[in-house]
Amino acid sequence: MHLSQQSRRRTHRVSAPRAAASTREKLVEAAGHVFAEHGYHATTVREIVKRSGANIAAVNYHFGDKLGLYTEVLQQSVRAARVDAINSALDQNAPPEDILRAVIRARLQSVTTPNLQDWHFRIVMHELVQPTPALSRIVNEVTRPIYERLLELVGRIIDLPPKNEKTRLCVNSIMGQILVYILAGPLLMRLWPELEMTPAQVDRIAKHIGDFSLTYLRQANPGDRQAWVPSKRGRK
Amino acid sequence: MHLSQQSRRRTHRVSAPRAAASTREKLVEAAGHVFAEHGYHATTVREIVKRSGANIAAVNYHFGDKLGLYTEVLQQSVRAARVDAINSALDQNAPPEDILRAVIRARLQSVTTPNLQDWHFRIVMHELVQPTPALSRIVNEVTRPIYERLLELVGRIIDLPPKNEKTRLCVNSIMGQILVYILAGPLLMRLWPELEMTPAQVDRIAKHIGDFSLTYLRQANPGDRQAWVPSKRGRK
DNA sequence: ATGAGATTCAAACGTATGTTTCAGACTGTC
DNA sequence: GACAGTCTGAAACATACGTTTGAATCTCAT
Repeated sequence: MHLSQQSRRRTHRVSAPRAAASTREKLVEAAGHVFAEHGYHATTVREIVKRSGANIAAVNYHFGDKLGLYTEVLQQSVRAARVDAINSALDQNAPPEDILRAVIRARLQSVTTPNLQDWHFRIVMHELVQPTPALSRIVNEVTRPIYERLLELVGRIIDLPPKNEKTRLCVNSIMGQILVYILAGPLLMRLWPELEMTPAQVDRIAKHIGDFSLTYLRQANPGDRQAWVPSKRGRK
Repeated sequence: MHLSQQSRRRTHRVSAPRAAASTREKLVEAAGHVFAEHGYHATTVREIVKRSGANIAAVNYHFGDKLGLYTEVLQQSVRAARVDAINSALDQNAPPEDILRAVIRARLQSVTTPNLQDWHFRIVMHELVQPTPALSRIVNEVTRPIYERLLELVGRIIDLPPKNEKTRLCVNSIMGQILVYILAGPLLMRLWPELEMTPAQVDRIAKHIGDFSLTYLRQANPGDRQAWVPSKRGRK
């Protein structure tokens, strides 16, 4: 019973990697959307298979059970997440401030690409609210590196060590400004109905967050200039 | 069937407001915790009644159905939320900047009172991720007023109309910085394990968010000082 | 004390869900 | 063309869930 299931799954996991748009892939694709929309518990495998056009038994055949499919979605999710875009932004050789702006934009843009993989974040959202054993490990592997690179980047701007409390608070402030558009999306849409996340609008938001944050970061650099209260004071 | 249920519910809703720790109250109390932990869908009424020590039929008797109980929890939740603290902060007669700092602190402090009603926010979190028809209305009633007062407050600081896009972006930036500690709590704790939300730490965070935000807001006032674009052009 | 309504209780009901079964279709190999 | 292995299909299964039922118990004014 369990053994046959296991053997089945393992056998089929390895095989059939060549078929175009195989049932397995269609399942993961459909499951991603459904899980992102309803979360793990509220999602039914019947809705997934209906959306993917597969048979009800396909889930258990290919992934063992519902949790197996969810785990697979999660892995592909973090693997295909916008991490590459963010990392490439972090990798580019440019002034720290420009890198920060690029990271902000890359992260924000991930909200407005519903065709690609916007549901990755919604899944992570669900996990934030109600952690599942499967994810904690994976998220840590993908989120922490970015977070620590951000610490270092911001630390370079304000001339403080990455693990300094002030550095962390600044990174949190930046992350918060971005995450509010991702996490609190449903809320924001009610508070600000006119807001439409068009690419142009996203760019404006990204620019605002950059301005908002860099204004503080620049004057927070203790070694650069001592201006604090006299924000009016023109340098140049 | 449905009618008897309705009449039952209505009858009992009005009565029995005096008994000490009535079944009804115990149900709401227990349901609050369970809903906060697992969300609406993943919560079973059997777990609620088990926790409250009531019978399985008590939920349907007192609240009609599971959604009725959830709605009741939600109403009590928003009613007892920190709205009063935030509103009193908004009401006080003080310079706009001081009011803003007080609002930030009040909102943040609501995270660190786990003994009181910490599960209110967790329920709202679940609703953010997966909106339920019952809540949208209630949240709108309690969140929108605060949001619009914030718009006006920030608008006064930067000397712009409340509904101006820039004003809204600034309010979003401030909200985001606060919400990240509430919404992304589980995530933050992994990224920054040393962080402990003691009252003193919360005060420091609130001060940081205030500094971070006001630094931008002050120089963003178009009528006050004109430094805006030049920050990019000729620094250093 | 009594009776009517309010409340609780154990048990059961109907349904939706995750899962399994097994027959059959497909695919590549000898 | 027959065969083994891989995959799909419709149906059924077992269970957990929200809900309902009807009798038992409690409350309290008369």
